Amino acid sequence: MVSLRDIAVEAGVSEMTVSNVVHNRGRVGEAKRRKVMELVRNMGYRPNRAARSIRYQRFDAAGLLLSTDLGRSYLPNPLLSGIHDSLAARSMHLVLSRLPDEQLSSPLIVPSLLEELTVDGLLINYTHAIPKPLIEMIQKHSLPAVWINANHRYDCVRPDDFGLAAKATKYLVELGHRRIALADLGVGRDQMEGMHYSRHERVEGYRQTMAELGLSGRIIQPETLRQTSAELLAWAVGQFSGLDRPTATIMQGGYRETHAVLEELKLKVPDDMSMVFFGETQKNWGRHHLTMASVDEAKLGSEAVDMLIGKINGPRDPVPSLVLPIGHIVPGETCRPLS
Amino acid sequence: MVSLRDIAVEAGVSEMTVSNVVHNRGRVGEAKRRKVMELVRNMGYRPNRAARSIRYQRFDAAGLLLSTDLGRSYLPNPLLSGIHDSLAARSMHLVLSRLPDEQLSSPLIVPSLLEELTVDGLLINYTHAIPKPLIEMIQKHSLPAVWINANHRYDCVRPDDFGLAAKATKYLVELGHRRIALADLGVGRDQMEGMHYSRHERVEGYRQTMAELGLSGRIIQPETLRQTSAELLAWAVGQFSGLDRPTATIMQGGYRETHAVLEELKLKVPDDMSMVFFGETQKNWGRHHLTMASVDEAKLGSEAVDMLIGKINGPRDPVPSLVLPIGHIVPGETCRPLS
DNA sequence: ATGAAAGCGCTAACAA
DNA sequence: TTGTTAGCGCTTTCAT
Repeated sequence: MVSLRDIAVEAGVSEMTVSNVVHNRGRVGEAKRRKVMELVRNMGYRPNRAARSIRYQRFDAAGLLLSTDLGRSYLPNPLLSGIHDSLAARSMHLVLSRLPDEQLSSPLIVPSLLEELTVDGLLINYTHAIPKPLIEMIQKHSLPAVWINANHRYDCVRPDDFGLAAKATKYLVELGHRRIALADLGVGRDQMEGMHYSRHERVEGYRQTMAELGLSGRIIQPETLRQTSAELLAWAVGQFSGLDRPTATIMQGGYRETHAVLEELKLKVPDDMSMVFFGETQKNWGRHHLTMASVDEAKLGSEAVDMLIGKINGPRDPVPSLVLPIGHIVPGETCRPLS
Repeated sequence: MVSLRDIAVEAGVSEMTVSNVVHNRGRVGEAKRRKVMELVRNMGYRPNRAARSIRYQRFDAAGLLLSTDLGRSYLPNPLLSGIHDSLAARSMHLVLSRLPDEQLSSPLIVPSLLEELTVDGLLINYTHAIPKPLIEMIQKHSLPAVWINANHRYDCVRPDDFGLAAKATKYLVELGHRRIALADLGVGRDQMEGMHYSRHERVEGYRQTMAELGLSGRIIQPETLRQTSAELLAWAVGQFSGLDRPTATIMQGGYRETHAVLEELKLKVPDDMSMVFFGETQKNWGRHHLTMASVDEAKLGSEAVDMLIGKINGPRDPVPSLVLPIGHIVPGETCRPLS
């Protein structure tokens, strides 16, 4: 690999001169400048980032630590873009890391990003339970860290899931709906305890908004999933039928099951049932674009980077968490005014 | 930040001794070893990767270069996992990079991963057109690079899309189907030219397999999308109806449109129509799990890493591309035997 | 305008 | 078993 020295020797100048030319720094005579420039191009010189890191005591890089679930990490592409571009704007790199599967339970093993000095700070996107040892490790190393999608009082950046559910509810109310349900046929009520905080926040956002508007909320979620699929279906069919059946539903989960229920009841979307989806997984409901309550994940990522940069450059003390109003309704084809 | 020197001074030993202790290298007396270990823990020493990189002339990191489309990158999580874990097994890091949007057309600007020495090699995942200047830049710098999902003769790793489509076709034939179509209502025939090679490969895989089996293939794809949505629908309805209508369809694209057509014709999946999907975007067709022809992207990633490591450690000459048989049919609920 | 020296954190090679 | 030396690529400081 070509180093400054190589260019300097070839050009018959000092390393400093080459460095100055490459970075448009200092004053260099026109003749030398041209000669050096040419050699830099021809010999394919590129500055060595590791050397720079050592000098500046700075890596100009941030790490992104991912949780894993069943061996796969969750990283939405818009979030990645937001983080990457925000870092790139500061000439910083993004280093990705996750824990190999076996390590999730083992408290002793630690991601290599924490074992070595490689990055100036860490973004942590844990959609599931955050291992205690990880938190302690980070505190001990006093490595600047920002948590994404977590709900601690400090050092977190997260979307306002409560507000998002509230928006979805109000959206349906504005369309004239009154009997609005929130459905989650994918998870039993008895499993909710360990779930990600956003699930709870959304339920609360829905519940409180309904209450504020003087409407009675109904959360359609099975007590447990241990029953057979047919039993679940039969139960859910009951929930969605009758004279006072919901005319609109906010979908938290269990798309397939809900599909089956509505098919059984011959309820068409959006004619007989309006639906709003939290925009994460799929895009269509049959032939219809989804009406989504979705989060601007790119913004989430860039805000996280901003907070991290602040902690890298300034004091490393805990910073109050940020709850961002970055959720909004994206109109689609699965809702219509109640006639 | 704590360095070897800090520990050495504190312990009253040489830096080498500390280094040896930290890496279980060389022979160190038990007393000193313990003392050093304790200080390392208490003072929170972690080796500086940049310093190591300089010494070893190696970064122990690979870059992953992503293409962008409408401002977002495409990076399937399984692919990411495959790449990451394969690198981690070699104690290597993964650095992510993509071109900011404006740069896609501009030939002058280059991702910072190429402007600086930061990684030992590059994985390139360009799902769309690969910019010429990028290729030249890489060749000029003789930076080891492996292309993922591209179809050059050398230095590529890609799934066997042809074979995957063949598998999907045979799967349906084994279920008794004979009138099997391949549908792509999402893209006009006149747009196919610039499309990713895999789209063409899949069409070819389907076409040739049908021919080999003595069956007549039919590719249901509009000449152009410039017609109105209603016109397209009317045309497609014609394609899917009649006495010799397809009993099974391989879905290349245009899910929503196809949904609309089948609904119009009152054709139920899977009772009246079996469907196989290339497993990338969605997961269900209404209430049914998709039957998918999907690629083991994790394997794709790890194979790409293997190839890259080979080029980093060995000769950098071009290596014949790898076409991997990593596609398979994942049974779901959208197919059934023809009765 | 240009260059020499020193040092960032680390380790291979050698000396003691 | 332990320590010293030298040098990886770079830049800040200071001298010329």
